Amino acid sequence: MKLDYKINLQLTQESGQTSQPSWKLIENEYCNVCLINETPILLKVSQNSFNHLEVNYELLNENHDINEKLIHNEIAKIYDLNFDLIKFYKFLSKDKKLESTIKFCNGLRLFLTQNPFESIISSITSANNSIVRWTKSIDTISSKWGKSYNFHSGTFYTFPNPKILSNTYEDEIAESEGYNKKTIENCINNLKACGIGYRASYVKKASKIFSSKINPLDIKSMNFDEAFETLIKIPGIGPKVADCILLYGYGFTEAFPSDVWIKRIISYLYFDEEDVKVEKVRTFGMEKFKEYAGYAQLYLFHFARKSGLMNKLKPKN
DNA sequence: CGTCAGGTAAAAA
DNA sequence: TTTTTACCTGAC
Repeated sequence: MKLDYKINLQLTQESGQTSQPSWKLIENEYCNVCLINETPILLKVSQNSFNHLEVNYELLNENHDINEKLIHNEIAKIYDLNFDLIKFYKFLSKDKKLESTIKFCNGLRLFLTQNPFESIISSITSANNSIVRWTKSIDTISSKWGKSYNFHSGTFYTFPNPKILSNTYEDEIAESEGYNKKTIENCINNLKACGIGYRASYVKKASKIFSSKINPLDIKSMNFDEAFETLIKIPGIGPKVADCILLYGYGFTEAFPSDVWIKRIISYLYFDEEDVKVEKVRTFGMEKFKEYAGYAQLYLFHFARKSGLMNKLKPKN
């Protein structure tokens, strides 16, 4: 199936958005299992020209009511295809400092996970961590505790639900005690063994909350401020992680996730290299970019990476 | 070997 | 209230 939209698929997939790791690349196609009307489907997305996507798919059996219209809708949601990039670029062009981001980010879109809870855990594990490490961890968590589906192209895993994750062992000590006689060295069936370090306790606590007190879908129906306030009360979620979850996990495009890099970039571009507090950067970004704040953040971050600005802004020691 | 990675929570000022 | 400090861990 061919879909006509302006997008750079590879850029979007691999830009390190915290909603999820990039999909598995198999022979030029980005592949992942999704649920459409409860039916597991393997989506296989590729791109040969800039203005359209090629979408193939696999189902487990004939017993389903999936049609291409449904798949189209799902793909549009995942890559935020109904967002008007041209209009956004007009907005960027009005600001000389933002205009140059376009040529480095042309076709970059939000990459939203189907499963908000995956984004929550993904964002928590991204804190004070490297992209390579947290994405690997999320993949490991999926393969350990997610549901597995054997498609023709291979086995794929959905992300485990909050209840399952809240019932995992936090570390090898808890696992060893749980099994009573297992030696510590043999304990790999715990959160810490997925490489998330001290964030294991955050993941466990957050999972507990989302399996009992809050349904991840509740966040979607809240307004932005209410959603933000709800999220930052959860262990492991501070302002930056909350904004990432809201933007990349739920599509609240008014969020402006502010980390050290965005702080350096904004300070450099708009405050004459003055050391501006992260909290002020957040407010500044939200007020200046409004409904485009999230996209502006994504573009500024990626622009800084690709243009060499990041190297320039990196502290000497 | 130290340092660092798209911060957060807890202690200290 | 604001500012330091410790923190898993694999890669460099």
